[in-house]
Amino acid sequence: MSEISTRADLIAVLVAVTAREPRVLTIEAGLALPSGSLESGHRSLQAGLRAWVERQTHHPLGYVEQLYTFADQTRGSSLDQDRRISISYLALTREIKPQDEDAASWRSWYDYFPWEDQRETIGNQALIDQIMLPRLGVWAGVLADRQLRVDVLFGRNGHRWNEELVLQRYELLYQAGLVPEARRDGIVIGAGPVPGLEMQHDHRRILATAIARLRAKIKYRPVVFELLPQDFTLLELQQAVEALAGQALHKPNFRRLIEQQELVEETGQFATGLARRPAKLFRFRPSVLEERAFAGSKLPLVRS
Amino acid sequence: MSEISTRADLIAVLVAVTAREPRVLTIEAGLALPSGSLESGHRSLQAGLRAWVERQTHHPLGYVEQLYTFADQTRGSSLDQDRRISISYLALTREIKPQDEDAASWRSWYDYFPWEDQRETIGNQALIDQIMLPRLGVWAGVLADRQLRVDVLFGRNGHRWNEELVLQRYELLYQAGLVPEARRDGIVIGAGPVPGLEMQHDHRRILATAIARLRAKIKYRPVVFELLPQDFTLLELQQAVEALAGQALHKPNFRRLIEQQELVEETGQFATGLARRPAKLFRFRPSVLEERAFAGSKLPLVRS
DNA sequence: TCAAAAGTGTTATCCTTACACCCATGT
DNA sequence: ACATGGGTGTAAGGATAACACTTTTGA
Repeated sequence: MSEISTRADLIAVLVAVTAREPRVLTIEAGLALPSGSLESGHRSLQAGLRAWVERQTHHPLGYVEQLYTFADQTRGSSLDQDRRISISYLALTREIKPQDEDAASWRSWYDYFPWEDQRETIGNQALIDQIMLPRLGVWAGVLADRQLRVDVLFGRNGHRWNEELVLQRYELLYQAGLVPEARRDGIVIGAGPVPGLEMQHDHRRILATAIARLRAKIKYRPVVFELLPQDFTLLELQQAVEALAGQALHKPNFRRLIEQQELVEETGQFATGLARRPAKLFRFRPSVLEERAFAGSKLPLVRS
Repeated sequence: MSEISTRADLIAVLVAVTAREPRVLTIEAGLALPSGSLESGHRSLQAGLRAWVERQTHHPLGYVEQLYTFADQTRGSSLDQDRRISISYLALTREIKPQDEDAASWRSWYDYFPWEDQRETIGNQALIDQIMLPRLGVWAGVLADRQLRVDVLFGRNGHRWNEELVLQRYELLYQAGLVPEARRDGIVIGAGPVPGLEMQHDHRRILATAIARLRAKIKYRPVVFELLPQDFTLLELQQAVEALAGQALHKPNFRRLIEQQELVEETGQFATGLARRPAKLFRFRPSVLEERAFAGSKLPLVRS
């Protein structure tokens, strides 16, 4: 990375799905997200990010989306001169490249947010019920607003778990002093950190933002397909969505949902070689991107 | 605005609704969006924007949301040293302040995008059918993909109008050379510009982004209330949504939708003094922000 | 009395959710 | 035979969309 005049960092959250796990590219032994200075010579930020990631990973990027831009005072030194602007991106890639550079590695994002994996209904309920909720209870004390916030965010006492609230849950833990990042920033520490890997700077917050954005997006835009091989079975598709959403889905209804939306078409091939009935292979129907607009009405329009 | 070291511009799309019109704050006689350099001394970008707008308008901001960050080469001079970073924001304010500074003025956003107002089913169909579609037809020629794009974006030939595609429609017109901005950037000009006010730089594109974001947002977040007085009638609420969405809504169904979502509560007061039956006054129920999470499931979860 | 908006009722339709069940393959 | 996943049918419930209609006020 050559030094450039515009002091702006690009931070990439590069996501892939393999073996039913959502993975994110990290550097520094998993402690940081890949980032670099914006180089001159690119038409746009997006082009700069694309070139940079593709040079690093030797893999073409699929979907790229801007996440958020930070210029917080806390992010650099205290000198105004050193205020840096950080522009974060979410990018999806189809397959994981064998890591030729030992500097970078793919990690399950649930290493950083174990409580966000709600797929196995037994394992993580214990983490939440036995470790997190008691400590959050200490933080909440008798304050009703804090208790309500915990209930809403963790789906307790009549509230349903909402998988999109990744950032809000992380921020709650941060404010409660239950993540190591809070100590660095001078927050009063609570009952001891909760499981989940720490990251440098606010990279874990950026990752939380990316997960939340992606979990929301898969519901109304066909972006999952950027993470799958060209041909896939419906179960593979379902498991990719489950990996991202962190929730188990109802198989028959999931299949009907997919076919009703006409997002995929049969290839005519079958997935064989497995100890079970061969499954039809499907492929994404890219023409839906042109035909349809992908935005729910939700408003009671007049006439038709 | 004092000059600062980090060369970053803030660009604000400040929105209000008065007299059934969605309005946006402009400077330079409507030719530009308000913008200024990010000052040092603010904790975050958001705080900087808030302080800056509130100093300019003497009015507290309600909802603020980051839109997009640009650092395109075309935005500054051609020298790399001069690349500027522009961070755009969408902000909502409750009421329009009488414009004490003649530098700034509130304009209907439909002055810039007349085709986006689909409320009166007669008036603007003429604009689209008789002016825009013929010129777009010239641009499309016999190319099926261009024709399909026009049909999808303008709701013709079996496609329904989708009010969220504001940016895509503007970009189509830009590519077709039907907006004056295209000429500045060296696009081949089509059959002559389409109605709608021009803006400096890419401000009209930023405005389109803001409108699209807001039109999407009102469907799943209770942000309309930031634009209304504290007490309002259901018709005023409906007309505010109609102003933003640019579409007429079905009154009985709209009312049921609102009451079913429990977003509002009766004040016990009535709106009198009008030549009609007095309407109940309602107020927003802010507690729903804590109680509910506002994210549709849409995924066929297993169990419950 | 009339215009304009405030409201209420009702129905057909679609989508979502849940449950039950059979099919095909390799080991 | 059986475990595993592939795949289909159906019915209840709820949300949505469309239609028709009554009520209440000020001018």
